Amino acid sequence: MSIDISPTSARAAGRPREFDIDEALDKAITVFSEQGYHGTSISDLREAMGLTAGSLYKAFKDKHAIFLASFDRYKQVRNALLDEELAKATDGRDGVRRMLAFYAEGAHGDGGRRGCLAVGTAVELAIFDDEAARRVERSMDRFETTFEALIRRGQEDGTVNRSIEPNATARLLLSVVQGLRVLGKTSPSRAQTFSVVDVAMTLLD
Amino acid sequence: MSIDISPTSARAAGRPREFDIDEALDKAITVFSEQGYHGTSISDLREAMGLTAGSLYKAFKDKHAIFLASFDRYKQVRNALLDEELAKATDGRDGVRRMLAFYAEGAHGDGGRRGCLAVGTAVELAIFDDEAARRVERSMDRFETTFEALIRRGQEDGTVNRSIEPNATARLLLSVVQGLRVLGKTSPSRAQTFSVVDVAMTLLD
DNA sequence: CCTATTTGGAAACAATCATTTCCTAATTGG
DNA sequence: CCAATTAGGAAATGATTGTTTCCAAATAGG
Repeated sequence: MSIDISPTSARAAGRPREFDIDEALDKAITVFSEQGYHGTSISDLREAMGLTAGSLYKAFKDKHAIFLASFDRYKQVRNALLDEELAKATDGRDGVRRMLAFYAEGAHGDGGRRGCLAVGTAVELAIFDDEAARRVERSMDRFETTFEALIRRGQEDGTVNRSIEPNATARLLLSVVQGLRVLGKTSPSRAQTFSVVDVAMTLLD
Repeated sequence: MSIDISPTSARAAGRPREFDIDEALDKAITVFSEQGYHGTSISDLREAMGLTAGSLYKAFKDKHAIFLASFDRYKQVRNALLDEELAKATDGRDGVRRMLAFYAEGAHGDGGRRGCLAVGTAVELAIFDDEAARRVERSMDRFETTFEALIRRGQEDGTVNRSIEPNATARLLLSVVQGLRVLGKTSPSRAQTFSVVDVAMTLLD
C-alpha cells in the first residue's frame, strides 16, 4: 500500500477508454434537455452516446451520476461562453445587454425548443433530488450575482440609473431570463424573444 | 337505434361511479406538478387519487388522458381564480399589479416548490407531445393577451405610461411570471418574490 | 324481476426499466 | 512475457412500467 500522488495525465493501468467522456456527455446533454431525466432511458443514452450499457456503467456509477455529470458539463460550457461574451463588455449597461442577449440567443428556434438543462432540472428534479437542487440553486445564484455586479458597475460608470435597486433589479432580470427559456419551448421568433430584451433594458434608464 | 339527446345530468345505465372526477383530478394535479409526467407512475396516481387501476382505466383512456384532463382542470381552476381577482381591478395598472401578485403568491413557499403544471408541461412535454404543446401555447397566449389588454386599458385611463409598447411589455411580463415559477422551485421567500413584482411595475411608469 | 350496462377491484400481462454478470480485448508495470 | 487491471459488449437480471382481463356488485329501463 503506497501513497499515490501521480499526475492526472498519467494513464492508469488497464485497457484505455475508447471514447471521449466530454464528447459523450455533450450527446447526453442534448437528450436530457429534450426529454428530461425521467423521460430519458438508458437505451436512449446508449443510442445517443454510441455506447454499450457496460461502458456506460464503467464510466459512471448509475443513471443519476450520468445526469449530474451532464449538468456539470452543461454549466461549465455555458459559463465559459458567457464569460467570453462578458469580457467584451465596454461598461455595466453593455454587460447587462450582452448577458440578456446571450440567453435570448439560446431561447429561440431549435435551441429554444431543446431547452435549458438548468431550467429543466429546476422544474423536474429540484423538489426531491437534493444534489440536483443544490446545483440549480448555485447556478441561479451565479446569474443573480453577475447581473447585480453589472448593474452596480453601470451605476458607477454612469450607464445605469443610480436610483434603481441593484439586487431587486438583478432578480427581475434573472426571472426574465428563466421565463424566456420556458417560452422558448413553444419556439417563438427571434424578434419576439429579443423584444423582451429591449423592454428589460429600459429598466436601467 | 335511436338518437340520444339526453341532458348530461341524466344518469346513464350501469353502476354509478363512486368517486368525484374533479376531486380525483385535483389529487392528480398535485402529483403531476411535483413529479412531472414521466416521473409519475400509475401506482403514484392510484395512491394519490385513492383508486384502483380498474377504476382509473374506466374513467380515462390511458395515462396520457389523465394528464391532459388534469392539465385542463388545473387551467380551469386557476383561470377562474384569476378572473375573480381581475374583476376587482380599479384600473389598468391595478389589474397588472393584481395579475403579477396572483402569480407571485403561487410562486413562493410550498406552492412554489410544488410548481406550475403549465410550466412543467412546457418544459417536459412541449417538444414531443403535440396535444400538450397546444394546451401550453393556448395558456401562454391567454396570459399575454390579458396583460396586453390591461396595459392598453391603463394607457386609456391614464394609469400607465402611453409611450410604452403594449405587446412587447406584455410579453416581458409573461416572461417574468414564467420565470418566477422556475425560481419558485428553489423556494425563495415571499419578500424576494414580490420584490420582482415591484420592479416589474416600474415598467408602467 | 330480468337484462343490459357500468363500476370496483384483484390478479395477470407483456414490455421496458436500470443494472449486473461474464467473457474477451487491450493496456501498464514488473 | 506474465500478472494485474480496466474497458467493450452481449446477454441475463429482477423490478417496475402501463394496461388488460375477469368477476362480483350496483344501477336503469322494460
